[in-house]
Amino acid sequence: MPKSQISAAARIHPLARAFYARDPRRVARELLGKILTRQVAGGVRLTARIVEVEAYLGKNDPAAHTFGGLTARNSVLFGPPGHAYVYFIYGNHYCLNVSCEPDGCAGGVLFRALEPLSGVEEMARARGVELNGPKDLVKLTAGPGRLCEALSITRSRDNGCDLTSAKSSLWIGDDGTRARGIRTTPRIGVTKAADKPWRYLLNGNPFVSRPHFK
DNA sequence: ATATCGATTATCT
DNA sequence: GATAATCGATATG
Repeated sequence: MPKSQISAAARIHPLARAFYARDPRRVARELLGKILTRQVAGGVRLTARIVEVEAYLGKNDPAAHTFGGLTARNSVLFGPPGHAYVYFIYGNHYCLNVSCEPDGCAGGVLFRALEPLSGVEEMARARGVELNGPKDLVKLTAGPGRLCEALSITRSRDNGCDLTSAKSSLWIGDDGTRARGIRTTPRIGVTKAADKPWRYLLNGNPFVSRPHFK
């Protein structure tokens, strides 16, 4: 195989801001198969493929954190697209979103599950998980709270982070992989607008948080 | 395999 | 003072 193809497949390039300046449902669908990268101290790079996301609309979506308007917590979602919105939930967990739509509009996409690609040992340490076999890998990043813990994502560290720059410690890139078998279901854990099918996942991927949805 | 429940706190009413 | 875009443990079939 030509050398150029090898390096092309390995190279991850950041998604441009324009990618996020659209309807969150479109962004969510197209984020499947992309790569979330966490650069940690010591030059270690943690990477994981996005396999499950949910869209939250900037308008007319009662399940969205922005439904009631601008607050201190949700202000990043009202800002320019491509930035991290991190919130704390249930007294225990952080969840990661990326802001969508143009500046002033408040849509976003929640990251629900990732497939670990590199830095698995670091993720296991952050999660407090002992790795004894391939089956333990799903405990690392299958779930919005879990993936944040695996990548050490917190509100104080990462809220507002620019996810379009490879210079950021957290950013999103494309390695050329084409997502296949996209499925939609209602969103998990929401009590309002529970009928809207705005959860997107890679059908059959073992790292999805809830593969068997009723 | 599915159901239920407790933990724990930032945020908003 | 109530709620929440969750997780892990426990119970039961």
